[in-house]
Formats: sequence, C-alpha cells, structure tokens
Amino acid sequence: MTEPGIDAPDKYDPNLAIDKWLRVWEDKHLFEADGLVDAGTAGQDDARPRSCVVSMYPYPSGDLHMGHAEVYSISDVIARYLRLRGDNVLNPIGWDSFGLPAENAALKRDLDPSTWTYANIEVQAESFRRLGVSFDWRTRLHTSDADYYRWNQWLFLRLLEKGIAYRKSAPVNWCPVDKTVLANEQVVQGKCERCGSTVQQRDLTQWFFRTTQYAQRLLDDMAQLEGNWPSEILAMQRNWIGRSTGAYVDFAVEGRAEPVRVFTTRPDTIFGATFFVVAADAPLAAELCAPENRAEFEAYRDKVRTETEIDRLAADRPKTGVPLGRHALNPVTGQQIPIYAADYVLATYGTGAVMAVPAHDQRDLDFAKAMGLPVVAVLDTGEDDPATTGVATAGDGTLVNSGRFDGLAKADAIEAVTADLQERGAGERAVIYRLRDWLVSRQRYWGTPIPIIHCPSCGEVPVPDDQLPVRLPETGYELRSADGASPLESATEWAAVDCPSCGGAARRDTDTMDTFVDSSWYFLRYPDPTYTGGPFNPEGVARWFPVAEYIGGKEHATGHLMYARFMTKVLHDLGMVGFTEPFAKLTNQGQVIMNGRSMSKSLGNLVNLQEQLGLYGPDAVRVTMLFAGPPDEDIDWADVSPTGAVKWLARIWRLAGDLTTPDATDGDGELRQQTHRLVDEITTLFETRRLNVAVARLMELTSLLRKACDSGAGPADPAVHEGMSALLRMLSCFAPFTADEAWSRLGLPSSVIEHGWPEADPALVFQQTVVCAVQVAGKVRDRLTVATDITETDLRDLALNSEKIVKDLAGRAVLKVIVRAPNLVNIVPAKA
RNA sequence: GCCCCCGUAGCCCAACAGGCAGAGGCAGCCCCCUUAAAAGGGGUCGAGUGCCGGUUCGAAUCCGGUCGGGGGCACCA
Repeated sequence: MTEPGIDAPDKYDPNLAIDKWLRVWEDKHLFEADGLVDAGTAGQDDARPRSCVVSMYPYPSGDLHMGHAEVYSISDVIARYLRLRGDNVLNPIGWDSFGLPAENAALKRDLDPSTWTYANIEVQAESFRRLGVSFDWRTRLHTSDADYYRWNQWLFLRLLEKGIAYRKSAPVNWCPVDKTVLANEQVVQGKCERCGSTVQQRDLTQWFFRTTQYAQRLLDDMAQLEGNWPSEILAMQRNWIGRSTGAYVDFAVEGRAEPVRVFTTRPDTIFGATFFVVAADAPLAAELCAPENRAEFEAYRDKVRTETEIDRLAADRPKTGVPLGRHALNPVTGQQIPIYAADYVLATYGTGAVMAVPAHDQRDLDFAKAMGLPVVAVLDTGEDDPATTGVATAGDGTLVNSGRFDGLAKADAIEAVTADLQERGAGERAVIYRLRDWLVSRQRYWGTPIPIIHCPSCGEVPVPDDQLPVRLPETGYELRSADGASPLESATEWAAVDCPSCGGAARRDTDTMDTFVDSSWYFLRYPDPTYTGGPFNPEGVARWFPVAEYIGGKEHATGHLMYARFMTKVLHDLGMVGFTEPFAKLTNQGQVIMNGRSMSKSLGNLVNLQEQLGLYGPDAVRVTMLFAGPPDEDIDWADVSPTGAVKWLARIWRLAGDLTTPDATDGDGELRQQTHRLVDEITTLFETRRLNVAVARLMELTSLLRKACDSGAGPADPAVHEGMSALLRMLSCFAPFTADEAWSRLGLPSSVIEHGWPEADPALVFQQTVVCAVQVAGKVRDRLTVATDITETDLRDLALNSEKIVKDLAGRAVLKVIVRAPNLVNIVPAKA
C-alpha cells in the first residue's frame, strides 16, 4: 500500500489533511465571535455587523447521522460566508440533552440516563469537529446540566407568578400493561408502542402554560416574519392556531340558574337550532343529565372514555349520543329544544357544547337523522332541502324562517343576529382558537424537576429562588416504578421535604418538564452559557439577538418554533428581552432520504454518515449535500454523487498544484472578466441562499481556470492566480479542508478563510457588448452583437435591417416592434 | 373537507423582475492519457417545461381549471 501524499504526491486524499487544518483553525481562534457578551472581552473590531446564525440544537441520540450533516452543513456555509464578508459571526452549539430516549436506552442497557447522554454528546462533538463545522465552542451548553435547568425552574416560577403557569386535570396516555404514561409518539394507532396493548386515557393533575393567552399575538406577529420565514411554515402555524370568529350564544336551561353558553361561527342560523349537544366527556353533560337518564348517560360516557384515537380517527363513523332528558331554550325562537350528550362534540374546543343546526351543518344533520330530530332550513341557498337530501347546505344565501331577519344575506345576518343577541344580553361577538394551552408536565425522570412543593396545609408552594436548582436525584429512584407513577415518586427520600412556607412535612412535585421548555429559550443562553445572574446574560442577548438566521427542519413548525415564539413574548412581557420574535429569518432544510423513503433500520436503507465520511471525506459529503438541490428540498442519497463531489475537489486541488509563480503581465483580460462576473453572480447566490446554484457556478469557474491554465493564459498568468484565489476563498464555505489545502499548495499564507470574500470589480463585470435576440412573431430569427448601451431606436433599426430578418419577413408589413434593449427585439408582422 | 408547497432532458437540478428553455452534476456515448485499475483529461448526445384553456407582441414564469406527488389541519361547531 502506498502512503498517500508520499508515494503518490499527485493523488488527492479527501481525508488526509483534516487534523492539520482543524489545529490551524483552532490555534487561530478563527470561529470565535468577537466580544460575546461585551465589547471589552476581545473586541478590537466591534464595528463589524454582528450575525447570529443558529441551527436547531441536536438531541444526543447516538452519533451524528446524515440528517445532522445536512442541517449543520447548511448553517455552516452561511456562517462561513458571513464571516468572509466581514461579519462578526456567532455560530453556537449546544445539546438538547434531556428527553425520553435516554430513559429507554438506560433501561435497555442498565445504566443511568446521564451516562448514556453525556457519552453521546462527546461522540457528537467530535464528529462535528471532524465535519469541519465552524462552531464557537465557547457557547457549548447542555440542557441536562443543573446549571442550565435551574433556569428552566426559575422561569417556571416567573410564569407562575404571572399566572401563565397553572395546574389542572388533563388526560394522559396510559398503558395499563406497562403501567406507565406514554408520550404521543409512543402511541401507535392507539396501541402502546412497546407492548401493543390498547392505550387508555387517564386524568392527571398537571401543569400548563397559557399559550392560548398569546394566540392572537402569535398570529399578529407573523407579519414580522412574512417574507423571512417560509410561507409553508407560517401557513402551518396559522392552521395550528386555528382562529375562528363568531359569537357566544347563551341558552337558558330549565332548572339551571346560569344559562349554558355555546360558540358558533354561524349565528345567522340560530333559528334553525333544533337541538343542543354537549360533549359526553365534559363535566357539563354529567351536570345537566336528568336522574331518569343517568344510567343510560353514564354507560355511554364510559364507553366514550375508553374510545381513543383509533375510534376518533375512523372516518365517517356513525353519530351516536344519548338524550339527557333536559331542554334548552332557543333564545330567538323561544322553543324548548332537547339536549343530547354526544362524542362528536369536543369537550376541549369552545365551551364543549353546541347549538345544533342540522340544515346547515353536516355533522348536526347526520346526528339529527340518527336520532330522528327535526331539520329546519333557515338559509335559502338555492339548493335542495337538506331534510330530504341529507346534505347540509353551507353556502351563501338569504335567510328564511327567521322572523324579522328574513331576507337578509348570510353575511349581513351574521352581523344582525349577533348584534341582536348582544343587545338582549343573550350573547356576544367572540373569537376562539384551536390552539390549546401547553401541557408541560411529564411523568418522566430525565427532565427538569418542577420546582413546586406540595404541602398538606399550604398547598402548592414554589421552591424559593435561592433553593434552586432542584436537582434530579442521582440514586434512589426507579425508572419504571411499580405503579407507573412518575419515576420521581419512587425517589422517596428526594421527594420528602419540609414546606418552605410552614416548615411542615411536604412533598416535591414529582413530574418533570416537557423538553420543549428547555428549547423554547436555549439560544438566549449561548453568548454566556455559564451566566449565574439569570437565565441569560442580558448584555449578550442585546448584542446577538434576535437570531439573524435559524436553520432546522420543518417538523418543528408547530412544536418548537411555536413554543420559542411564545416564550420570547413572555420574556418580553417580563422585561427580559427587547424583542417579540426570536428568529428574524428561518431556513428549512429537507430530509436526507434513500431510494424515495426516509431512512430506517427496518427498511434497510440506512446510509451511515461515518462510512460516507470515510469514503469521501467531510468536504465531499458537505458539497454533495449542498449541491443536491435547494436547501429546503429532500435529498435522495440515491440520486446524488459524492464521487462527483470528490472529483471536483480533486480537480481544484490538482489545479492548485499545476500553477506556477505568477509572471509580471497584466493577466488575461477575458479570464478576469469571466472571473469577476462569476464572483458577482455567486455573491448574489449566497445572499439569496441558492447554495446549490452557487456550487454549480464554482464548478464553472473551476473549468474556466483549468482551460486557461492548460491552453490559454497558462499556469503563470496572474489572471489565473486571481481566479484561483477567488475560487478557493469562496470554496472554503463548502469545502474548508480542501480550500485551505489547495491554498497552501499555491504557497499562500494560511488560512484561506482569513483572506475575506472576493470583491467583484464592477468595471470588469460590465459587459461592453451583448448578444441580442431578434424575434419575428416570438421566434428567434437572428442574433446580433450590440453595444450594451445601445438605444432603442438604434437597436430597432439594426434589427429591421438585418439580412435574415428582411428575408424572414418576406415583404410582410410590420405591425409592431417591441424593443427591450439590449437583449431582445420582437417584430410582429402582419399575417401573410 | 379546508389550507400550503411542488411537477423542466433517463436522473438530480438551473433559467434575475414574463423576454433566446440549459448553467452545473449523475448516467450514457466518443476521443485522449494511463492501462494493473480509474475518484485522470477533453468532448458529445439530450427536454419545449404534467395536461387544457386564458391574458400578452412574447408564458416554465401570471390567471382559471384539471391531473399527479408531497405536506399541514380536521367531527374545531
């Protein structure tokens, strides 16, 4: 075997120079942002614009995989580009290191979650280094460190003070066999992922954050993001928030002091409300139920409670329900209408009760048919009577059977009826949201302990700030406790504390926080990850945030991104940050797939990153990812060619070796122009993040230079050197190792990335002449080389007098000439 | 059902703001080099933009419809 670089000096080895360049970059501190928290720490150069480029931090589930390589390649190219352009760039890294997989791995391997987690973090950190990602390692944080999660607890307490955190009973997924609470992703088609038994809903008292209170602001502030976030993500968030406008209507119920309130988007149809439905699982249903209906109701309700997602997801399931033996008073018709309990009404949306208008709502109509209830059409849409067709009419029309509102158009009627109800105190205009409050309690071990103490006499008592952090117990707990309560229930010694308020015996809250709490603010801690004066250093936050560009997958559209936006607004309201949106710009990256499908062990189509790195080296893997297509599109690894990337990098490397000492000439003018035009174009492509096209242009520049070196200007021509210098500086964003290696082959002082982004000289970019297409009736008939600044009149004359055009026109009259100097002339002739 | 994104050579992808459909790569083919091999060099072939219609002097691009793919929300009143 030959030793690369010794016996085969002209062979490019994609893995040869990695350690060398990693050392050079680290020794020179090239990736460290200047003045992380204040101008005094380093800052000779604080006039530079600051840019904070953040990629969503990884979960340490093992070594890095292809998906990681893509996200961090994209963010790294952007960070490196901005740095070359002269920005003071912060490119931080941390780990989302709490979470369920650590517990599962720990159970499987019989070790503790912490050991597994921190070992993985070390593996990933080293892989990031070897991938050439230009992180500022001083930012490094792990959310599972007590130094981090104590601030989760601190923030929780602030939210509690503001009334944003509160406790209520809510259902959780419960596996009766494993006797444990399951996360949604552990429930597959209503069954426990692990043991396959049917998951039940069980009520537990849990902590929530009032995201609903921020629903309108989350919606309104999207105006700030429009154009800088992908429209798709904004649409998903809009869907998720699900604003709907309408009215609350109060229905008096016999024998009940307070009326029952419903929400409707169609107050105009209230004259057609012939019955009333309450969600069977809502407390209201049990309350309203008449004694003689109780047995039937409870049987129905219990059945509904065992129904889980599987049943709920079944399409077109027949409507079921039971009468509650009570009546409500339709506030406009004065009619007594029967009240039913049914499962098609959701307890958690609106008020958990609806006025049913079967003629104009398909669900109500289906229910009416099943129960034999009357159907009264109150809006004439010109369609057939819903009572006979079984199809509810939801379109536009005119009111009928609606007393004094008859004849009004739908939109006017909505206004008029709402106003009328409001006047009579029977209702009001209302806006409601689909968005729910954020359930933050998790019955898990590996997370942030909730800093609350439950005292038999004082109730819920916050842990005083000076007693934070509430540390996770390292021993004395069972990950899977016998009765399936929170693992921390089993840490009896840990849980037993004295009440901070009365000093009596009390117990800690044994739930931990959703890891989305950790990730809702982590980026703010990056500038000063060991800060002890608060969750984040306000000076650092003021300097670096909002994040200039945030990079990650769109699977986080409605989860993480929503929570981070919410938390930012809360922090803003607490006076802790000066902005209301955390991420000024969002770039999505697609997934890396294989043969048209997501990679998975079971499909046998996994592509191993380390293997790819071994075969092609980090540069080629990065280039392959970025060249494959626009960043937000999925990459099918079967469609791309890492060997093609290696070939290209090798060509550049060889070309650098082929150049000779520059001579004293002015250099090839034509080549200089081409180089500067490409630099100009590539700069725009970087600005607009069309990185795949930028790679293509760099390949083009490579070919130009190869040709010039071999057959034109020659290897000593200064223009060739200039082109090569520009190429390598731009290349360093994509392929930093190769760029530096080739740069040093040219005999230039390392590192290439200290030499800045090439500047295109406008005088060289400008084209003296261009080729103008001359069309006849839209078809190109001639091409003329003309001066770029030719006037429309001159160009028009030139075109009309062109030999080919005269011939093509063959004497036809010219109706019109469109001139778009200097690129195009279109001559419209009369029909022959 | 409502909403969003996308359909361009065999494949992955370009085409600034409507203006000459092709930059780059993969695969194929040809030549040269080397020949033990090719992650050596050079060249070449190749689509009228899913389909129908409209606007326009001119449409991949704008509009309407339709088909196909991907995604989000959903008994949400």
